[in-house]
Amino acid sequence: MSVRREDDEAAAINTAVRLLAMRHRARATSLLATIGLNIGQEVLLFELAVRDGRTQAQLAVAASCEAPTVTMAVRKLEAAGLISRVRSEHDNRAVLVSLTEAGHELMPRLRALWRQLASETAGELPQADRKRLVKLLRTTTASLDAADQVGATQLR
Amino acid sequence: MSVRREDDEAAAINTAVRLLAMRHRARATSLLATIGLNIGQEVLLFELAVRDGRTQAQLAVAASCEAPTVTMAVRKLEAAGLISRVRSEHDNRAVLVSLTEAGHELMPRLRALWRQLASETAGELPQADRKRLVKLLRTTTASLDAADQVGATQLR
DNA sequence: CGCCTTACGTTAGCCGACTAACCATAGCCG
DNA sequence: CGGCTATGGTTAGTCGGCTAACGTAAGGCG
Repeated sequence: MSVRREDDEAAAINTAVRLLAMRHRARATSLLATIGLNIGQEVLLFELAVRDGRTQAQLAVAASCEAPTVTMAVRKLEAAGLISRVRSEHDNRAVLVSLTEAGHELMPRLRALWRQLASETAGELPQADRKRLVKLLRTTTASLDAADQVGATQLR
Repeated sequence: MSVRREDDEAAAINTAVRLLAMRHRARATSLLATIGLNIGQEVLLFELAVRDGRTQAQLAVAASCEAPTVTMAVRKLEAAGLISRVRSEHDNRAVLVSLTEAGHELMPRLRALWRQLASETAGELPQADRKRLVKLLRTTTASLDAADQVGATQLR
């Protein structure tokens, strides 16, 4: 049997990440559904609540997703009356996205849901562990980013 | 401004989970592509390597995903010649899935990729932190499971 | 024995995310 | 000024995962 000890460690890490990802997303989906939102849209709303009137390109990097994803999400949010899109005056290509009144009014409920999700995720942990968790998640994410960077450059 | 301190904590947790999930999946996708696998298939291969000849239903719970997902993954793995499907003798509904010779031969490379992914994820962490990370990931996952359970029962 | 329920697998359809390709505009630079 | 490159956004198409609904087989129970 060619299964080494490192294989078990690797499996433990990778599947732990995968399972948390699935559960967290699933739970987020079902919570967001209660206020009529689809997953993916909440990120844009939170970003707009921080700074309004940004371009879709800016939102894409802020949400760290791709342009087409923003296009679709923004389209649905607009259809739901939560955001408005206006062409930029200075740049005829760009469109500035802003929260509507309804969008602003939805934020408190969205924030409550987000608190609930975080609590369901890490609420049982002592506060020190919660800080540790966030820290570990961020360092691993950064580590993967770096690996992806070199992985991508090697293809050139 | 109705943004409380807990909102920041919630956002920190939720987005940290979301970002790690995205990066990990993205990196896994690109690594698996180098041996001609799509993401999702590797879980089944690992499961079959542990115990061969299981039904799709068993694989679904082992991989903790839904039956239709297994149907599609298994179909593609069979098309790729990595697994074989035979009807169970004792139960005419069930189909037993097993690794083919080619499937077995692929495992070492798959394990190597999985070690690399784990290393790119948590390789820079001291070993104590790696253990902590896995532990935290599992407890949060379990916590979400419990929350989802009550969330689902409340709908009845 | 025959029915009714449960379990296995597939199909159909949806959704979010991605890449690749495209169009239009901006902006730079010869 | 004119063209070239870079940028913003959309479209088309792919993929994995899910739910809902279906057909079929198994199995319990009256």
